[in-house]
Amino acid sequence: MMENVDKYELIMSSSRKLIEEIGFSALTMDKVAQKAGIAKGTVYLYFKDKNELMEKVLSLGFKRMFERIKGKVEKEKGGIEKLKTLISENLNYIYENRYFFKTIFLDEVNIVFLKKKSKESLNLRRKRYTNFIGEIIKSEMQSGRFRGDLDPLKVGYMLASLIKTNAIYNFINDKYELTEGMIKKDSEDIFNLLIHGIIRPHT
Amino acid sequence: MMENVDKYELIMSSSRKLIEEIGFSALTMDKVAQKAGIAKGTVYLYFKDKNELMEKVLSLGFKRMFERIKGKVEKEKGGIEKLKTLISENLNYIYENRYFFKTIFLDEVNIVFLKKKSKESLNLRRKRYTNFIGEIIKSEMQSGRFRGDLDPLKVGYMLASLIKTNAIYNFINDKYELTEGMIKKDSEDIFNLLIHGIIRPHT
DNA sequence: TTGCATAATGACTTTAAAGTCATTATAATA
DNA sequence: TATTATAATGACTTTAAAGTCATTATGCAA
Repeated sequence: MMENVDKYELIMSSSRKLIEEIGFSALTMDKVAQKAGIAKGTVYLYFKDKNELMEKVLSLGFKRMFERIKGKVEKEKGGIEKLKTLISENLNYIYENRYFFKTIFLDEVNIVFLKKKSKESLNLRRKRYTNFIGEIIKSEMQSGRFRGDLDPLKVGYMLASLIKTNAIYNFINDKYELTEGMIKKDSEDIFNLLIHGIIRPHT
Repeated sequence: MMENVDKYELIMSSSRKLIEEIGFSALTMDKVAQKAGIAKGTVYLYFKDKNELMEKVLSLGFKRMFERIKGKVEKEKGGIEKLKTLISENLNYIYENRYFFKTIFLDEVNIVFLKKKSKESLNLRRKRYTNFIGEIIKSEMQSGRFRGDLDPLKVGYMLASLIKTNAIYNFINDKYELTEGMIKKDSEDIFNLLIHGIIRPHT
């Protein structure tokens, strides 16, 4: 099946542009074809179905990101330098491809199929929670117990994210039934990470 | 419009159970009605449309979580204690409602509409990246520069999450055009948070 | 116990998007 | 240029799920 690489690339890039412009929920095969300036049937000559097309577009996006970061990081020597590079390269990549990752990050399924108004109402709820956390952190900063060089709201947001991520990590590893002790350990880990970071305290 | 509260609650709880069992992508109004043991038309007597039903179910879930955490946290005195309580209460709530949050957390739109095989392939890609980060952290732990009491893979996962969250935070605040300096600042903030935490170093 | 209002039903209609395929266009070869 | 193979087309078919509404059931007040 001698594929016309140019048209394959055209469909891929058109899909990617559409994802950036309208997100996943509004993306249809008709729109992909229209964006690429070809007939819908042609899309199906290069991709088995919508699922395959979306998978290829997403895979490519992550593959490129990973390869670039990996390349840069492996040039660094120490672990600390590696981590620094990893973080800044990852952020750089995200912002270079900002509209793609905006969709990836924000179009979570729990809100993507909802109407604009409902989305806003849920986002407001999330914001209220992170503000709540942010206020606690802010007051600790003002009293001098926490470093004052960070945006307290952002730190609040990150703490919420750490909590969520901890749970995701367990779920992904098929840990659904946690004992009280395991939850306690996780809580302490998150707390210590947030407060003291991961560096070894010199005693 | 004297609503029959019992039936309203019945539809809400049936929807919630369905979300836990099959996720958002497979949830249909027919299934909701079937689960509740009523006719589909009845569902539309209590909820304007599917969007409204989903919004109400999600809102209730988050509202309950927020209220419980808030109640517990406000009983604590210091910021440190508040944060400790917040984290453990949040985790407790998540695990008490584990199948609900599993769907909320894992059914991200970027994979939810994909078939199982595609999901697995994308999850593998994510795993490869977090493993990559985890290995760096692990070697630092082994050499004694990082504390050794944490699961390096989980820390890697959390770092990936911090990076992602940082970007989301900016996007949510309509910051899409970041200067090089802003990205640098963000990178440093994440790095410092991860390494040193948020406590003020005593000089 | 009858009549009226409210609630519930589920077969049916609508909608929207995926996916197909007979037909047409293009390009390569003889 | 004629012949054939390959690529492209878009009107049409299928699918699936949302949403509707004429009909039926239920419960309550007179």
